[in-house]
Parts: sequence; structure tokens; C-alpha cells
Amino acid sequence: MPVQGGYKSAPMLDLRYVAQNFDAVVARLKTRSGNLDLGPFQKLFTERRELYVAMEGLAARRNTANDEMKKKAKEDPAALEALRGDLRAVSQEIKEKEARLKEVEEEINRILLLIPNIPHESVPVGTSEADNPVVRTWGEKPNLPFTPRQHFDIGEKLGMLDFERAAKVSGSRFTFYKAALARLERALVTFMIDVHTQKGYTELLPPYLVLRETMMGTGQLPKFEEDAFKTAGDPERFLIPTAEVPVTNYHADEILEGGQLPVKYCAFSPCFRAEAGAAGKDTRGLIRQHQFHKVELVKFATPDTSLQELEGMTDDACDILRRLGLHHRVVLLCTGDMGFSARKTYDIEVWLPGQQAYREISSCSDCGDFQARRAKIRFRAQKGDKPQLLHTLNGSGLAVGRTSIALLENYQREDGSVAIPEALVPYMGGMREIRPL
RNA sequence: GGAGGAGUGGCCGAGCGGCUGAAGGCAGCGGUCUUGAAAACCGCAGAGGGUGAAAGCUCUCCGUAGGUUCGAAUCCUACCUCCUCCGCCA
Repeated sequence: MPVQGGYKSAPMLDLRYVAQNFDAVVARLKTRSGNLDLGPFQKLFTERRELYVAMEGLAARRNTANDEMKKKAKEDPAALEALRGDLRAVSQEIKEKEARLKEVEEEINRILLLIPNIPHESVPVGTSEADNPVVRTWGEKPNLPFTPRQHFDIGEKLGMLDFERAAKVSGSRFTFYKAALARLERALVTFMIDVHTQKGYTELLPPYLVLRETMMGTGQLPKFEEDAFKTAGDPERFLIPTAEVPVTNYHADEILEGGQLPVKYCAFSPCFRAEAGAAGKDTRGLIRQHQFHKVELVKFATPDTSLQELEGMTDDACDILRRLGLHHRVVLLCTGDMGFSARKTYDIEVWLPGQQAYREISSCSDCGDFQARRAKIRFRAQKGDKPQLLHTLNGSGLAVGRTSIALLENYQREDGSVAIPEALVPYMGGMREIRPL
């Protein structure tokens, strides 16, 4: 009867760290949005340790007694019977403790799985996006000598975005792209991946359906189940909300060699989001759809380099916008605006003339060891060293649909046609502008 | 979907219910030898948890989860994955 050990019950935050710095951790977590309830965590943690100690004592006793059994079995059958009775009681006690330990660990995990990552110290405290400082800005707003239209007007006038038929076929928040705009979307994907692979990102084309534990690994579950689409079969599978999910879990349960870090991947995928909490928000156009395309960047880095890698990744995403000549700015998310798994996040916001607003087109996060702990991704600094958790990073490079929006709004002309930036012309088969059908 | 077969340490591959954390081989690391290298020989070498300042001590792990037993890699049950053949299919 095996005593449970190992990292099977992988804690979501460093158990010991949380236990030893309880107040500080709670205080920092409270700067995030949402409620925080650590419940009976400390009591459970103590009980867990006591159970471990007790079980070990019993197991040790049983093991030595079992060695006796080997001898007695041959020499002294009578004593064997007596011993057997004793041991049965010991085994029984171990089983009981084991059952209780399992309960305790499940309770601890239930609590910890719902607790977000601890914000890094360089992240400003704040409650909403209004508190996100602008870190830098690139380019300038285009000077359009007419009232700029929003992308959905442009697309419909071109006859290349069809929201009505999409609603007929799939319901709200879907779109048919047509002709040159369909090609533009495809061209953007290829363009982005070409740029990233030239910088050392390895292209990965991931599965779009993943298991529950995969969604757990990156932090989408268990807390945000209502945001995801789920299949009916057994096992249930989830449509990925981002390629971050399959790509980060690509190395789940692995030990990487320190020398090969950072490992960098880029991956195109469609993304599926239920948008449960977004009713009434961005209902028109391509901004918020149930399905969109994204090229994702993922890095696996050592703890001491991850913050620096985040800067690099953010710049790699910005580079796409620079090459496309799109005005944008980078903001640092405050504690209250960050995602569940992140310890530090930069959002890149592109200027949309039609909306007269900056809109998020990329989000780049350093997740520290948060996802690595959940997904059991480790590295070995030197041969012979103990494996330790690595750091994971992810960022959009970029959201393709929103890039299409930015191109439409920034390169629109008064007559309804749209220019194609130089960098994309080769990917559009030489096409330099998009004219109405 | 139907019929078979298999899942053991970085890899290959043994393993009568106790002497197996696991033979043997390869790769790896350290050393002897050598002008250097190779070969040969010797040695070290899995992952985690608990406790401890550390050394150490101890517990767990042979696809996963249960079960039988004083004791399971070895017996039983279910599940998962992979391979082969048939059917179906982009």
C-alpha cells in the first residue's frame, strides 16, 4: 500500500513559501482584483505535515518488521502469526492516515488552485486599467484628411466582412472574411511567423483541443471554466483560448537542460473564447469574437533571466507593428489589471483612428514559476544539479484579427479603399491596395 | 469502431510475492593508464517528500487509479497511452 509522495499534489504556489510568509503573500495578493480567500490554509498545512511525519514513522516500523517476517517465515511459524496480527494493525493505521492526508491535500489544492500568481515587486499597485503607466510610445497618429471610419464599416463597404451571414451560420460574434481580406488575414499569419522564426523562435503548430489538466497547467482552470468552450465527449476537451495553453504544456512534466534555455516557440492558432462576462461589450465588428486568430510567442527561461526575456518578447511583438508602420504604445499592467497566471505583464495597444482609441493588440506576460509549478516544468542548471522550476512567458505576436482591424483603420482612404503596407505586399502576391468587390 | 500485443531508470533490457531502487548493456560523469587521444580498468551516477544549519536520517515512486496481502514491479480490477492487422475517413 503505497504512501503518497512525490510532487503528485503539486501546489500552485510554493507551499512552504506561502506558509512561512503568509501575511506578506496575502497582502500582495490583495492588490489584485477579485476576492481572496485562503480559508483554513494554515491549519491544513500543519495537519499535512503532521500526517507525513506520523506515516513515515509507521512505514519505517512496518518495513523493519517485514524484514523480520522474512526470517521468521522459515524459522518460527508460530511467532509469525503473532507478528502478522500486529502488522495488520499498523497497515490499517497507515491506510487511515493516508486517506486523511489525501483529503487534506485535496483541500489545500482546491484552495491554492484558485489563487492567482503573486505580482512581481516591479508591478505598480492599482485597481484598473486607468492605473497602468504608459512605458513608451512608437510612431504617431496618422493624419487622415477625412473622418476615419471604423473597421467594420470599411470591411462591409469593401464587401469583405460579412457579419450577418456569420450570425446566420454560427450566431453572434463570428465573421466571414472574404476575398482580399481573407487573404490579408492569412498573409499576416505567415508574415508574423516569418519574422519571429528569423529571431530564433521555433514554429509550432499545436492541437486546438486540450484536456482539462492542460488547461489547469496554464491557469485557465479551474477558475475560469465559463470562459472556455468544452466538448461533450469523454474525455471532455477544451477549445484552446490561446496557443499559450498547448505550447506551454508542450514541456509539461519535463526537465530541460539549463544550457538550452531560453527555449522559444511561436505558434499560430485559432483561439476560442466564450466571452461570458463580455455581454454588450464590443458587440460590433471584429474586436471581440468567439473565434479569432493569433500568433503566440512562448518562452521557457531561467528564473534570473525571465524578466529580461519579457522585455525582449515585448519588443519582438512591437517589431511586427513597427514593420507594419502602426502607431502604438506599451503599458505596464498594474496589479489590479493583470491576468491570473502573470506576475508581470505589458500590454501593447495599437492606435485605431476609427475608434479614436488605443486598443490592446498584444499582452506579454512573465508567469514566473506559477505555470511551471502547475505543469511541472523544470530545468537542470548544471549536470548533476537538482532540477528546479523554470519560468514561463507568453505573449501575442500578434492578435491577427486586431491587426487586420488596425490595418483597415490606419490605411483607409476616403474612397473606401485600403492601402497595403510595404512589408505585406510580398505576402499579398504583389497586391498594393484593397478595392471594393 | 473490431481483433491482437506492449507499457520497468537518459536509452536498450532482465526481473519464482520478501534477498530488487531495481541484474546486464549503452550513453554520461570522475579517476588510473597514455606525449595526447582511443582502448582497457576502477569508481560515481534517477525523481520527489518529511526532518535538519549541514552532513545525514527516513519515506515514496517500475503507465495511472484502486484492490488482495504482514509484505506487490511481480497477483486481481478498471482506466490511459503506444504498436500491429481489419474497417471507415480529410
